[in-house]
Formats: sequence, structure tokens, C-alpha cells
Amino acid sequence: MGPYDRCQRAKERLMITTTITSSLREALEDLGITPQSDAINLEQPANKEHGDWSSNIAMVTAKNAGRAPRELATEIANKINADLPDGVENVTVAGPGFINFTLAPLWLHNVLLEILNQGVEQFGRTDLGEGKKVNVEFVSANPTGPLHAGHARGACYGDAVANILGAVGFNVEREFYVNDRGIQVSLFADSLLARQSGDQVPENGYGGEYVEQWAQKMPHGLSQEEALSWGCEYAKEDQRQTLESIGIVFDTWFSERSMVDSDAIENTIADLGEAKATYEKDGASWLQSSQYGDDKDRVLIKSDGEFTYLTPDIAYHRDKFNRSDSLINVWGADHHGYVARMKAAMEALGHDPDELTVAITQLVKLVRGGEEVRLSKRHGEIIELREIIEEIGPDATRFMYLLQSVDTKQTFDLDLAASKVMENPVFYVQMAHARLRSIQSKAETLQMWPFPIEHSDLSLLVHQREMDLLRTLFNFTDVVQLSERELAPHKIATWLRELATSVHGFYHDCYVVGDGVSQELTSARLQLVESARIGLVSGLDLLGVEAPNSM
RNA sequence: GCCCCCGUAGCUCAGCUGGAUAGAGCAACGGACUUCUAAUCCGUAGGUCGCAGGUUCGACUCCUGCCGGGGGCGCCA
Repeated sequence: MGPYDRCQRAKERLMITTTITSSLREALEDLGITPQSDAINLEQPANKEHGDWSSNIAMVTAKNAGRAPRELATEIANKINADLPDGVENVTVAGPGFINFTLAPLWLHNVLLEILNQGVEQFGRTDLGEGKKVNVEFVSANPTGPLHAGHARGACYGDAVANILGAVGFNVEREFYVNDRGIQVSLFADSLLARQSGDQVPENGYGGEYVEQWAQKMPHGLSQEEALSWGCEYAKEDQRQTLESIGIVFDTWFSERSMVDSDAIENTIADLGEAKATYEKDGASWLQSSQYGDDKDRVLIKSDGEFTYLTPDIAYHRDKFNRSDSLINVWGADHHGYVARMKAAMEALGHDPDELTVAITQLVKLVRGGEEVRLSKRHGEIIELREIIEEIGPDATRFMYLLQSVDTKQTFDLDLAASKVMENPVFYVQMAHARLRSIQSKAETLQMWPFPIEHSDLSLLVHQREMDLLRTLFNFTDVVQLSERELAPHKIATWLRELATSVHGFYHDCYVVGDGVSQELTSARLQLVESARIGLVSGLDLLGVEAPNSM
């Protein structure tokens, strides 16, 4: 156990805030005030002039204590200033009553040590999920054609969410639900067969160009059932390959049809009946979803004896619940109305509806040549996901889709994304990494790197750029947790852009290897370079984006 | 009519469990390379945070009601 043991570092990190918090608590007690809540809030001020850490405790407790906030803050600050804790340089009062703490740069140097010690395998990762099993279902496109642009956002989002959940300690399963049963795949099979014999596709059939191409590859003389199997398998494989080309690999491809053989659907209907959650009306079988928070009741079995779309899906979600502690579904905005009924069904079956989270992704508006690209399946005017990936590359595809909150509808300019110009943020971030690697390889050539951290004097790192870099890096763990809590990978993307900005600034102002830089400073900066590199790799990794060594 | 998302700089968007003077990128203008990638950096300009109330010491953030845009409300999938 050396001086740079990871656990010790983690404690030291906590020590900073713990020390400040307890000094605040002591001061309050001295003044005879008990804080309303037991938690004393600390935050990092946006403005650096306000110190490294700030507390609003005086403003929060002032009213209850019958004191003026600013006056109370001053008394607290005076008490702490009279006996400064280790690592705190001074305490001041500002604004309406903030108590601001300025720390010795040491605390940021400890951050650096912590990052180097953790490396890309550990940095930002925690075990908050306690290994609980989470199933993330996303994409789940119908096996009736290639993936198109409309699937892309959910695909990139779902995979990034799964990465983030894994990073905070959940046991994640990525799952794709294949709707290989029902009217759509029947029509698809009919369309393939029709095209193969040179006939028109049937009413409501699939008229895309790909149907023609696929039909030619299909073996002749297949029955409708065989054509269906062949078509679904072909489509699934096509989709799988496209997803794999942007690094998305599913653990499970769950076949809807498999539930017919296993009687899972029938059993589910029976169990809903036993739970007294169904009834017959007008020759149909209904789910009493309105008893469980839905707007109205929903049909499970139509009067013609067919299941509705909902019914196998209920059986499917139940199956997932039996395999996982909690479920996350990624659905498009057009399926929003579906959430309440699915939760209702799960509750009726005795599952906790709160363990099912449905993330809704808003639509993406594709723009090309300054005009919106209309997607029309009927006319076969679809933009395949494959085309987008080929145009702009896997990294740009993923990064662009993950740049924004899925709560907002996104405008995706294909021309801009396709053109390999500086506007593309992924280049900015990847370039930051390439530059750091460039510094390292130069140092490697000169046999100056790797260099043992024990022999580096980190106290030489005092430049504003260096401090900025470390401050940004420090936030990563919190950003990861926040993005997990809100299922918001775009927060990682935002943080990466911030970090890249810090890196470029540092690169510009702080020369690392060369004449005019002392060997001591070089070695200290090389440690910083490595910590920043770990940050970039860690963040990009969560988004599934490569960190190239050169560009 | 009901439900969900959005409305922040000219454009595309950030803004954490409410905090201090609302931030980036692009576009515009002006600067910076004898050294590790100028795909970079620095500066200037640009805002009634859709509107109106409410809660609070404090609201872009929370609550209510409007306005505007998108999506959804099937015995379709």
C-alpha cells in the first residue's frame, strides 16, 4: 500500500468537503444555531473570484435564527477564519450571504493523483448501482427493412445510457425486441414474395427499393411462412450489422414469435384475468388499465380473435421483469401515449411500475441543402442509417446524436455533419486527445515519459490553465452520476466539450516538452497531460466514441 | 378537449438537488504561430431567458394560467 493508494485518495477527496462542512457546523453550533436540514450545502461557484467552494447556509438558516443573512455569514466566517482548517487559505463573505472558501492548490493536485491512480478503468466509475440488473431495451425496429435515420437517435442514446449505467455499477443488459409476429411481418413476407414473382406489392405492403433487392436474394419456392422467417432473419441481420458498425452490440435479441411457442402470451392473459384486471365487452377482451392510472381501458384481444399490439408486449415486459431488477425502455415520441397502459399492465401483474422507466426521444428533423428531408415510407423515401454512417463516420454519427438532450427535437444538418469541417464538435474533442497523445509521443521519443508520479513535483502546477483543467476533471464523477440519474448522456458530451476547451487552452499556453521548460515542470505537466487524456478517453468511451492518437 | 416535449444571443444548443454579473459553438469584427497538430488560442459585439401571475432572502430553474411549435390520444402497428 503505497502513498498513492486509491482508497486513500478517495478519502482525501472527500476530506476537503467534509472538513469544510464540519467547520461550518461547528461555527453554527458556537452561535447557538441548529441548521434546518442536516445537510450543509456546498457548491463550486461559477465565478472563480468566489473561491473554490461556497456555502449558502447563512441564507438558509437566517430567517429561522432571526438574523440578517449577511451578518450571520460574517460571524460564521470570522469564527472559521480564527482557526482555519488544513488546506483552507481563507474564508470570505460575499453577495447576499455566501460564505466562500479558497483552498490551497494542493486539493487540485490531489485530484490529479486520484485520476492517475484510477486510470481509464476506474475514473468516474462508482458502485452505486450495487450490481443490480438493469435491462435497457432500445431500437427494437420492426424486422421489415433496414434501419433508417429515425432509429439513429434512440440507438445512440440507448447504448450510451447503458454505458453510463454500467459505469455507476449496474449490471446492464442491452436488449432488442424483434416484432417478428403479426400483421406487419406478414405483409412484409407477402411483399417479398410478390416482388420475387414480379407482381405488385399488396395493399399496405412494403414498397421500398430494398424489397426488390432482397426479394432477388430470397430462395425461390418458399411458403408464406418460410418467406416470413427468411425476411425477418435477413432484416435482423442487416440491422445488426448496421448497429455494429457504430459499435452497438446487443446482448439479447428477443423474438416476439418465441412467446407464441412458449405460451407466454396466453399465460399473461390468463394471469391478468386472475388478477381481475380484464373483462369481456363487445366480443373483445379488455384490460382494466383505467384502474391503474391509464386514461381508458385497452383491448387485449380483438373481436376477430387477434391480439392487439399491446398484448404480446405486455407478455414481453413481464418476461423482462422476471430477468431484471428494473427496466428502461427507449421509445420514440410517437409511442408516448403507450407508457401509461404498459405501466398499468405491469402493476396489474404485480410488478412495481416505478421499476419501469420509459425514456422518450423527441423527433430528429433532418435537413439537407437547407431544407427539411421528409421521410415517407410509402414512397420509399427513407434515409438509411447506413447512409448516414457512411457519410459522416461512426464517431460523428454518435457524437452528433448525443450532443443534445433527447427531450428536445433535434435539427440534424446532414450537409454540415457530412462536410469534414471544423464546425463538427467531435473533431474538436478528438483533436484535444490527439494533441495530448502527440505531446506524450514526443516525450516518449526523448525518454521522458512514462515518468514516475512519485518523482514529479506537482506543486509546480500553478498556471491558470492547469488549474482550469484540473477543476474540470474533478467534476467528471459528479457529471457521470448526474447523467445516470437523469438518463442524460448529453451531459457527458457537454462536459467533454468543456474539457476539450480546457485542454486546447492548456496546450496553447503551457508548453510541455522542449527548450525553455525545466525538466521538473515538464514531468509535472506530463502527469497533467496524462490525467486529461484519461478524462477524454473516459468520457468518450461512455458515448462510444473513439479517442484517436492522431488526426 | 385531454396527455407529453420544447420555447434562452442572428443560427444550433448548454444551464446540475433554486444561488452571485444567464454560458458555449457557429456566423460577424479585431488580434496571436522560430517550439509538442493554427482542425487551436485571445478579445469585441450580440439577451424583456415566449407572456402574465405565484412561492422564496433569491426563479432560466419550482407552481398556476395563457400564447406559439412538435408529438400522441384506435378492436392500427
